[in-house]
Amino acid sequence: MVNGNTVDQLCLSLLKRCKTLKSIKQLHTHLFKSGLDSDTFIAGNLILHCATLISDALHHAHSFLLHFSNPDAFMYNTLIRGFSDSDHPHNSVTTFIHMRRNSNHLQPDSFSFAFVLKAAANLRSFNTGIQLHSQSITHGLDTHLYVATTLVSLYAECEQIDHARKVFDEMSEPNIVTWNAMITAYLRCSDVKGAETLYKRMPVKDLISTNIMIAGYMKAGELRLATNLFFHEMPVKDDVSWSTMIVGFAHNGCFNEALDLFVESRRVGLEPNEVSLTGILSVCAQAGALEFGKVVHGYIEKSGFGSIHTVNNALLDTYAKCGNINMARLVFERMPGRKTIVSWTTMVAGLAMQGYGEEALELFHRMEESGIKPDEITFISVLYACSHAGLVEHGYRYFSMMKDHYGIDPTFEHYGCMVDLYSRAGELEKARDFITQMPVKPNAVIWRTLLGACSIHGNVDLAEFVLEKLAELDPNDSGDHVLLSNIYAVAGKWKNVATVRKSMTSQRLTKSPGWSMVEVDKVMYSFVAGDEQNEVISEAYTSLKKIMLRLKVEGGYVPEVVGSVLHDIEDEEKESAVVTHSEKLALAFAMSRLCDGKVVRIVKNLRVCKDCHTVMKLVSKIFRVEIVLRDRSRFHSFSDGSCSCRDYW
DNA sequence: ACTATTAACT
Repeated sequence: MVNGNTVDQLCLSLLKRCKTLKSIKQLHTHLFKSGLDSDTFIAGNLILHCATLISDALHHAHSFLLHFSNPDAFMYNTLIRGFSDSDHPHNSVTTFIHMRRNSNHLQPDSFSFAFVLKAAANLRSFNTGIQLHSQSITHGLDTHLYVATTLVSLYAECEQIDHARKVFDEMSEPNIVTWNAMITAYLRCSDVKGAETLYKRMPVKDLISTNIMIAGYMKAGELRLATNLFFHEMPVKDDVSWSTMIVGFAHNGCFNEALDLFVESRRVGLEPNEVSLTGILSVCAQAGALEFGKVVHGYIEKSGFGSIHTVNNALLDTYAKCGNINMARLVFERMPGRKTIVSWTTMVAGLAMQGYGEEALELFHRMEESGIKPDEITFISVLYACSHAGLVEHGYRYFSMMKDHYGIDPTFEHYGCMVDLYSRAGELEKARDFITQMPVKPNAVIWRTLLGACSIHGNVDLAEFVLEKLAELDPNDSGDHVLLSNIYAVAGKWKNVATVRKSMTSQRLTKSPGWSMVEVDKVMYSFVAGDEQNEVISEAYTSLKKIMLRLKVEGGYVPEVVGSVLHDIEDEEKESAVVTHSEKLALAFAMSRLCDGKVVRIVKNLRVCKDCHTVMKLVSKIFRVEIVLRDRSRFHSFSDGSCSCRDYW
């Protein structure tokens, strides 16, 4: 006869062998038949296994606990912990409440509070946090090391720095993790000075503390300080230090610095891991650095990281964002194992960006057929696909399907896509009616979408109406005023143009500069309209002069000034620079550097203007060159005088 | 319990 302990050990080893929900259910059936599943030790370990080791077994653990006659604190805590980092942290809170209601003899302990507070932090619910905090005081656990540390993080997430600091100050012996949490709290609340003061006062620092400071300084745009004060001064750097710097540079638009640092990290012998690889691929995707991305792809193939989902998704996104849709399709189709919702959504969005609306929708249906439920982001991509392919009816149908069939409440992003859908198709009244009938108060982005459409379709009255709305919501956006001014210019209302410009000057509104980038020999060259002279810019201008001359002689090109005058520039002196929008400079530079047969790939931060669009078409024909331009809104592929957007953008 | 990573609307 076997004793209890041996049975426990046997069950544990059987549990360990279960890697899927199916296998754990089978084991559970056996345990149930032998009555062993009512043993709290075995039941507790079953829940632990489901909650922490098997990704989709949480709900199984949940229903098991609900039917269990006398769950102990360990079982509750384990489930609360499992839910806290899941997609539904709210279930953590309900489980905590359930524990308090149904089991009078059970008292929540420090584990219960630490885990449920983590859930409240993930929910960013200040209200829930306050209530849980007060309960922890009742139980005398509010100054417990783990509970208090999580409280600091919770208040940080809710951007309540004073609450966080109060918890921190009331602790008798905060450890290094608590200090780190408190520094993170200051940085999350954008108080770099506060973080620095605390960092200096830390009794002991470890690597992580400095990594936190690097992340915070990079996010705050303090690139110099992050580099010199922390990164260069660190006696030991780990992979997190490097990755933080690399993505930090990218966040600030310093793509070459990011790419260089990745090269440097390889040079000093650091082996990339899945996080640093997704990080550098994200840099390539943002920058449109296709050639660099291909080098990273080569490394991924060699090193075996190609079997990791996140790496593959990032690779897919890189090819899509760099305009190489065929490679994106290849990565997608050859993805090992099951494609995740991220893979499908990324591919739908990638196709949509190129204007392949129908193919994007087909893919969406393939996704549904494969049994993956679309989420709110998938629908943004689907609606985006409809709007960029002019599929108005389809768009409306998917919008309804999302609400009625999938029960997803539309967010501002979805409403924005719908407004964009009607706007691009020229149905401005429908767009306006859609906005006024929204069940929530439209935000500035929604109105701005309509304003953009007014500009394209030259609707002065509606534009004035929209600007009144925008004046209430976000009066200081210079882009809106520029747009209105453009609309007046096209309509020939020069007096109004002057009025808008004058009011912009008096309000000191300056336009965010337009820039374009182009990759030559794995280096990104960026161009800003009206930028200072240097060798690269002179080269670009010289090349551009020759190009424009041929366009005028051979293509009958006439510069289109009206409507573009205020697109990239802010003052009178620069008005002459209208023919040198940054994308033209980037194109000219690339034409002078790239060998024949190569594709010119340009990335621009704003929408391309009509004149530049015309120039690109002509250049593609006269110089027999293929140009791929990614602007703020989509891809334009120019070839033999026409564009893939069919002039619909 | 604290740090780094992938998908979308202007």
